[in-house]
Amino acid sequence: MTDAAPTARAPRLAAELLDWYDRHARAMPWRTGPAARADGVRPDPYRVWLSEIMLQQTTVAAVKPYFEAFTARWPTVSDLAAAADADVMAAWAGLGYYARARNLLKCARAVAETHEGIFPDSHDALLSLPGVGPYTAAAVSAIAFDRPETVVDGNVERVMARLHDEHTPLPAAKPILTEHARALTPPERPGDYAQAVMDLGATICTPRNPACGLCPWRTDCAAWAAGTAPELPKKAPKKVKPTRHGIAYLARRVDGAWLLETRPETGLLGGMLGWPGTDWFSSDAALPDDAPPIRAEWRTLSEEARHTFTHFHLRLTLRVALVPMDRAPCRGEFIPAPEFRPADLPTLMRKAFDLARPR
DNA sequence: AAAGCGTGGAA
DNA sequence: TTTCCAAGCTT
Repeated sequence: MTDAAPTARAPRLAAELLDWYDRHARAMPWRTGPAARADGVRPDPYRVWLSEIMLQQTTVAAVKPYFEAFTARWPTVSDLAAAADADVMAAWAGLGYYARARNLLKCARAVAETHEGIFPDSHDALLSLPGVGPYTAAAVSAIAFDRPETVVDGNVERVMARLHDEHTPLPAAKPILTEHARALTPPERPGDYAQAVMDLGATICTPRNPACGLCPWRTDCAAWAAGTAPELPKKAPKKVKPTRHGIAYLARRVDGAWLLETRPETGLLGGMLGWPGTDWFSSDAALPDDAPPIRAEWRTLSEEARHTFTHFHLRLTLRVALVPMDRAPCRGEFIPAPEFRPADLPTLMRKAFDLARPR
């Protein structure tokens, strides 16, 4: 009977969590309300997919305004597929992980062209789309189509590690935690269940100071019994971030136009607008050679732009110049003042602009 | 398979 | 100020 007991409790745990979810589900722009759900109304797969892409490694609070803006401007996947690349990248500016925006467009165009604008409902078909990995494929299949797929995001990893008091550090523990999650996924209301586990992790079973007293799974939780919940999941130690240095050139033409360039498709801030500049080098090296994009009288600002990326800190020296009308740049192109919106820039480049703009 | 890839809020 | 972290995917 060593196997029967833990297996038999799965339906009860799922039912208890769904009951909790029915009472505590948070309203979100991409969710269908309880009343509509009771009538069998499924959420729009396009909105589910869009929200899931935006939510990758990104907080709900950060996503909300972007989700509203995207769905207002591009109400269907076919609308998005027809959008200009630069418009989508500009609309994504500030949200981060810009490969998501590039893949978002690729995916929208794939759905529009090869699926006639209809999102596939199977995990495997979804998985083949650009920017859709195991988590997102399961999430869209479960939430939009109510298929019994198991979602495993950071929340679920944490909840499962605690429920089973699993001390193996991530990412090695991932297969174990995935299997635990799969064993709990119910055949009924899998879409609600998927969102319920993630909501539990986001609001009760939080990384720090978990609210175990409010948890519907408390009496079944091995980490609660052992007192180890706050220290789980274990994670591999992080590496220290090095600091890099570089130079950015902010040229303003006398008519107010700014000299910008679109960065290469791949790599950091790929496909985004940015100020021309040098590569960024590790701090022990001297500042790179001066390489201005246009002949002008360049002045170095006293303040650097500081920014931290996922794996390094950056200190960017800013050089500014006011250039006459009849002079051609060797890099980038001038964007007329009426067309230039600082909000279209990724955050690093916007920080640089805020320091360099005339005041 | 390990590393690359953003950002802002919380502690 | 620094660290940690949030509904991961790609190469």
